Amino acid sequence: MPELPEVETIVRRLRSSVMGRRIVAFHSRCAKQARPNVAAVRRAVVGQTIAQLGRRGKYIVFYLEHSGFLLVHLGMSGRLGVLSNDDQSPRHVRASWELDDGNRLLLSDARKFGRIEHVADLAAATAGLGIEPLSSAFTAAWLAAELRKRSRQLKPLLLDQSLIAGLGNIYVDESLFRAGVHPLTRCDRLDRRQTAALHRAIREVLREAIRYEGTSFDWAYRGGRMQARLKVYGRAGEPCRRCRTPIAYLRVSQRGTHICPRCQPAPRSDRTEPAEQP
DNA sequence: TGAATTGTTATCGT
DNA sequence: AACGATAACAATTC
Repeated sequence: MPELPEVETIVRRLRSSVMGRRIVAFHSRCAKQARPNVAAVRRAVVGQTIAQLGRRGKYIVFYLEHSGFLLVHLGMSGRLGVLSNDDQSPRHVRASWELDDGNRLLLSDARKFGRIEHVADLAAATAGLGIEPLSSAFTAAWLAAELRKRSRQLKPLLLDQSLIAGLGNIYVDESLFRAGVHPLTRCDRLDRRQTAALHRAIREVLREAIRYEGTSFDWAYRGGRMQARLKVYGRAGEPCRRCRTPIAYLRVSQRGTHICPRCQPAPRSDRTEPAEQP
């Protein structure tokens, strides 16, 4: 389940081996994963040089020298890596890019939730994505203003890619814990102190996760060391690292959610959830 | 066996 | 009408 820190790590690892390389061939046997379709992607990328590799939210962005951009979204099980000629091919390869140095870039993706898309206009294609949480535009004042505009529960709001791009289930839970805020809190009910704490927590958690090259949880993403530093995610029943209270597991908008019931007290019940009417 | 996972889309209610 | 909540869906592993 690659989120912003995992995608950033992949981009950094990949950069040196794909930048300046020309794409010699493109193959995909998974028609539904390529947009607008496999043939269009092949036409657009074959013969092109990769000028730069970047990230926007959870998207990996290939800056093609003469024909727009290739966006790769890893979904929840996608892995992108360069294979040397003599390496063994991973399982579930859905797409491959043959490079002019003889190496191959592979997308392996067991669950096929990943997407490959060629676009002419990067700004237009990513217009639906919200702010980059590590950019200087993401300030406590900005967050406070956005939280005031709405009334949703905090967790689904933070997962909404159209407000903040790149947060997923792991780092939302971690951010809320570090801010000491309950995921069911209505977003317009945070006071100034809590908003500042949340803003700070999001940036600190993402920065730390990038420093430790992301969270390796299962076969879907390997190589990270952040899992050892997580405070709540995946720690249901284990003692809180701050107060020893067992970490609780609940479900918030269909997502598994981890909290410390003591460090993240439940919001006052008035108007937090829709009142139960008989 | 079912729970878990992301993002998109549809639908319903307020 | 706009917003928010909810469910379904894609597919596979453990």
